[in-house]
Amino acid sequence: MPESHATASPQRRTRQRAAVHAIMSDLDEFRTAQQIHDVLRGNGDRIGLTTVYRTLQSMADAGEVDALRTGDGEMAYRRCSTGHHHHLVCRVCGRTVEVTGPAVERWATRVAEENGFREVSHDLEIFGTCAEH
Amino acid sequence: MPESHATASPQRRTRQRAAVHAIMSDLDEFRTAQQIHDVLRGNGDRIGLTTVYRTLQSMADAGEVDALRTGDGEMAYRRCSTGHHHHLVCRVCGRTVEVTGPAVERWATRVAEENGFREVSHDLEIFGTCAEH
DNA sequence: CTGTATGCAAACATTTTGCATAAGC
DNA sequence: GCTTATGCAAAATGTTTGCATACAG
Repeated sequence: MPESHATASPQRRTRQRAAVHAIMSDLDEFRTAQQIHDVLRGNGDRIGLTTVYRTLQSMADAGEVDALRTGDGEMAYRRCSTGHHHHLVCRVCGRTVEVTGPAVERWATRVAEENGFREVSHDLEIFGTCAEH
Repeated sequence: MPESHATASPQRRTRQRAAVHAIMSDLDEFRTAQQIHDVLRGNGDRIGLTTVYRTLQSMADAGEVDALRTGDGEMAYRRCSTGHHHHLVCRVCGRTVEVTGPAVERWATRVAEENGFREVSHDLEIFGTCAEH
């Protein structure tokens, strides 16, 4: 029996999709769809904001990028880095430092399981004023 | 010297504000401004959505309620319990459990200071699927 | 009375959707 | 050529703001 129902999206290879993938491989920090669109436009790429939204969304669904919602309620995306970590953010200049804390991970998982929760994940952001401010 | 510059808002006592305060004292779970507005309207209270937003915001600023942003990007509010704590949220039904973790607090502060950050605060939300789902 | 709070409507910002066109396969 | 991807414009969503009016103090 030939495979009949197209399981996932065949995902056609387009210039725009390639551009978004390229940007996301380069960037280390979380960026909103709009920021990525601006960068692409700045690079001379012709691409619509809608397409950026749609592409990032499908990349997130496919697990190719991490997605989070900023304090302002905007979605931000970043290529999946190896390993789980959190962000230390300067509330004056926005500088970001990646930090890891195995103890925190374990604590979060344990406390969740003690409360009967499964498939546990967590979000942690630390805010402060960095040395230059 | 008499206090000259009105420090915080004098906060006038109105029927609407009382209604929001009353609801918030009753509710144990996070609710969005719109949900609270619906409940108030359902109760027969005449109150504008704008006022609900403004009141909840000022209550959050005053530390009288906790605010968080849902996965949908909506602000949700719930009365503050005493002490600093975090939330364990069921991603299916929204049920919330308050959890505390002194070790996490200390870790966050230490790691921030090691990186030269001062006036440190943090935000932590744990997500999972609760026992009933 | 004076000035804050309210509430409608309109503005806003972000994200999503309808639909005609362009393009991958 | 058939079908998916694109992109504009418009809709949808959640929240905020301008401003005239109501009302607390």
